[in-house]
Amino acid sequence: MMSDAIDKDRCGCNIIHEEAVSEVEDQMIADEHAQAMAVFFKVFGDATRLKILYALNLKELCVCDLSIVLGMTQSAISHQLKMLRTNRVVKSRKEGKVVYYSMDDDHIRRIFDQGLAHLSHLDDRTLPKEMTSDELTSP
Amino acid sequence: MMSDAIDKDRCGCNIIHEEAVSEVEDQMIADEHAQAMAVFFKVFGDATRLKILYALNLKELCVCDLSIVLGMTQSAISHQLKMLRTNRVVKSRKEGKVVYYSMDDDHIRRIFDQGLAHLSHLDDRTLPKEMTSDELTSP
DNA sequence: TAAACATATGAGCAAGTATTCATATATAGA
DNA sequence: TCTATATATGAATACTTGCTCATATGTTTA
Repeated sequence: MMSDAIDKDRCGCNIIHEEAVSEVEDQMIADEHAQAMAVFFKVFGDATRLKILYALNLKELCVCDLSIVLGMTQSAISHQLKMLRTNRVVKSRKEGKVVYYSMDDDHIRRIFDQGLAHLSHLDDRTLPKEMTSDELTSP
Repeated sequence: MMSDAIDKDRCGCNIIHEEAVSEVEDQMIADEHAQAMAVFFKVFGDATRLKILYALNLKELCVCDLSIVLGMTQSAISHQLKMLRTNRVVKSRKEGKVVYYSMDDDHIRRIFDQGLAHLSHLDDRTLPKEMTSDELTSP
């Protein structure tokens, strides 16, 4: 077929490793799947959301509690909680006026823990060396 | 101390569960750590980068190969590769004019695989039900 | 029913980000 | 050395996103 020529035009360079390229093309991830996966990781790609998750991982908390713990407005927290709820990362439980939030499932928790583990993995790489897994919490 | 009052002003609501709040505050993750973790996850929070990683997870490829596989301009790919290199997710190897990229380490691969695993976990949740882990690659 | 309170939400803004375009750098070969 | 090729990069742009402010919704209690 002529897709190679089209692709060549599109990227402005020649195919160097045709075999490798077609092999990878055959096994390539579908666009929608890459998108879905990006959406998922994006949830964890924000410090505020991570702090909310970290807190909820310790204890079930209401919106007000969270805004105090994070030192942020109730509105900011509420917006982020909506995002986390939409992505099924946290669940909520209403009791009168108060809405309690907690982690949705253990699967999420596992990925979150991997992120934490990565912090200690970084040690002598991107982070200053005095950061270790033993000192993950603030003084 | 009066930090509670300050916090109350800041968030515009009363402390409902003082005990829970102070307990979580004590164990709370440090700001810099949350930031570092967010930066890390953000790397995976983009479909283009995920596709690059997916491809490199299959095979070492040069920039040109990648731009053909993804159907994107060489410049776009190169910018993203720089980002991935900066974050130590991929490494590069120069051979003449050609620069070959590959995954940096297995630790990264593990987290990436967890993201893939999450796709099948989604099944009857966020994704349409006809998506299963058996069909992760495009036709 | 009215007031108080907890939470949710829409609009707007500022900051961040992915891509494009033009161009620079580096290397190989004529 | 001159040209072609592979990659890198800076600036500009369109788009996304996190927060604020004002306000709405829903629930309890006086």
